[in-house]
Amino acid sequence: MPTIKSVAKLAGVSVSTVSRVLNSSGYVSAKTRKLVMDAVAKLDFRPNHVARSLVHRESKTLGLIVPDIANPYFPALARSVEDAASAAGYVVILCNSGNMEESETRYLSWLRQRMVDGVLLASTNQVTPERLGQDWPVVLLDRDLEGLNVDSVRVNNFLGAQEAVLHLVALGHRKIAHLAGPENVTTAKERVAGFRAALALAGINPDDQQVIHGPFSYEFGQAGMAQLLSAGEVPTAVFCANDMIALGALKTCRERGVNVPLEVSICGFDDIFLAEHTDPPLTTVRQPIYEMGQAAVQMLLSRIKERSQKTPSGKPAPYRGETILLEPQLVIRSTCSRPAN
Amino acid sequence: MPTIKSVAKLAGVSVSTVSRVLNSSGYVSAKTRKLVMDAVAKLDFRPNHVARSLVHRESKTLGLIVPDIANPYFPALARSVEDAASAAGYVVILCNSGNMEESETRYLSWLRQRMVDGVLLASTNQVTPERLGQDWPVVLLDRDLEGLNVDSVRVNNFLGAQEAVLHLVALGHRKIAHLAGPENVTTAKERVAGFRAALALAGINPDDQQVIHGPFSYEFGQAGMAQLLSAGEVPTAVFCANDMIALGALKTCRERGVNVPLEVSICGFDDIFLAEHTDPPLTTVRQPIYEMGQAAVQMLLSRIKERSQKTPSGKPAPYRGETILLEPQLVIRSTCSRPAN
DNA sequence: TTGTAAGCGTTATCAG
DNA sequence: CTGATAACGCTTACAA
Repeated sequence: MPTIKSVAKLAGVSVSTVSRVLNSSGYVSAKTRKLVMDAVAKLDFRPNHVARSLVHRESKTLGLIVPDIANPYFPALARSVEDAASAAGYVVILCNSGNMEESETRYLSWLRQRMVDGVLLASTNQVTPERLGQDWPVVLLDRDLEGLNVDSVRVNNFLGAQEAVLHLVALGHRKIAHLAGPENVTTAKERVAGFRAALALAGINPDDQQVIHGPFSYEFGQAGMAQLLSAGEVPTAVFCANDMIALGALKTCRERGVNVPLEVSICGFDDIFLAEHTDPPLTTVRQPIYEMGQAAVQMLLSRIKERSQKTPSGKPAPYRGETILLEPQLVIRSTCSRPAN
Repeated sequence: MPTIKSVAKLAGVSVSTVSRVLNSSGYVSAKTRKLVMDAVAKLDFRPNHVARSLVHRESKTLGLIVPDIANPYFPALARSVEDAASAAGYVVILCNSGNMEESETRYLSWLRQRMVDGVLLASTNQVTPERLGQDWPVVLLDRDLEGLNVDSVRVNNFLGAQEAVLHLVALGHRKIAHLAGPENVTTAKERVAGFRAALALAGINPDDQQVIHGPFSYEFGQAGMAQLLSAGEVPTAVFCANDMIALGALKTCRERGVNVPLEVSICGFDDIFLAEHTDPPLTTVRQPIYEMGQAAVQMLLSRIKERSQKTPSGKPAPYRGETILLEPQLVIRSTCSRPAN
């Protein structure tokens, strides 16, 4: 690998001159510039980014931690994040925590050691300020730190869930179950709240309805639906906390010969790519995934910039703790219809 | 951020001593060790990995370039790769080239500048040795460099395709179309070859069958199927080069009221997570995705090790160009049946 | 307009 | 057992 030294030697100039032309900083005569450029081309020299990072104390790298890369929601998010980051000259390190807090913490630490400039965290775990590590630019994705001053971009889960359940109610359902996400995750909690609010609005006692908590996974969808189906009173509709759960539920119905939507209506949340292609196509609440990624990156980038500018002034810039809230949208497809009777 | 210097000062020792205890290299008395450890804990010091990389000329980082993160095949692969890498103490930078050669090249260059120790390349583009850059550890995933000495781990596409088409033939189909991948990608080519071989074996002239090339995408599946359906002679079965294409084809059939499998049988390739959950569930050829990722990482890691060991001896180690070939497996579900008549 | 030298945070070689 | 000191590849005052 050629270094800046080899280029300097070949061009017959000093390393600082090479550096100058490479960064177009400072004056350098046209002829020397050409000399250097030629040497660079001849050697196919590319500046070592690691060395640069060390000097500049920034790596032009972002970290993105997701809980489950197998859930299509996250690849979609990753793509959006990468697009935005890439456009700004950043590369993103994608880390899959597999829903394990330990792994998440380890990644956080790794990223910090690698001088990553900031991280986007889509955590399924309890996020605490300590775990995030001091004054490191972090924006939370689709999660909130309840009342704490952490930046985040999220979707209005309450409204989305409420709208979905209201739709079910409007169709005539009175017996609606909820296959909810993990009990201690804000996203899931908010959806439960929306679910209950809609019910209350319709004059249905939320406490009479079944709410089963579990991970945001296909497997939970299968198991949860099975449980619902074998209970004494089978609901005529089930609102799932995300699409993966809905897919699992759909699968169980198919296996058991339960017709969707005739016997039971199913509604999801997220609108992942596949939702449109299940059979029947899934009615669900769409999250503006692409926009979320974009917004999150913008936010993170501006925090990073602020930080680097504030440094000279002295104090580490007060933490704003802004949150961008995007609106979800109900997408009506074919898994919800009037109840049979 | 605390540095090794601050630790040294706090502990009242020299930086080299701190380094020694941190890397458990060289002798250091129990008491000094404790002194240092305490300082480390107090400061919450973590060694700057970037500086380390610079010294060691290795970053303990792997790059993974995929053509399309939205195709569930790649997240699955990514997950496997990350598992393996992580177990070996490496972190992986996932790059989505979006099927664009330019973006792929840019990433390759970025990764090199970041001193990534090796890269796993799942390219949809034409891969040439020049583009890979000199002697950099690279292993190709699911792609081949036809006859060139590049390491790769792949699946036996020929056999997989052949088996699938033989299955169709056995069901009684004689009019079988192929929605093939990009014309110049080895993976796609091999599948076409398997398709043709199976036909020939069955006494059907491959040249009489329709083969339409296009990207490995859902959209192409839709469009390709539409084209097939509106042609004069509609095939009774279509073999799709991957599952995304098959999903698209399925969608077009549903939209047009064409019954699958009664009117037309559809077979995919990959066995992505969703294949099982389409309606009807997709018959497809399973690739051992997880094993591929694991094998690729092992291979890459061993190349990296070889390289670092060979350096002292002088020569850059002859390029072996090994390829690991895994076997695919036909998974029969419900999208293929006997032709109607 | 260009070169010298210090420094980014570590590790490693060599003396002591 | 421990401490200077020279790298690693690059940027950037500061001189010249």
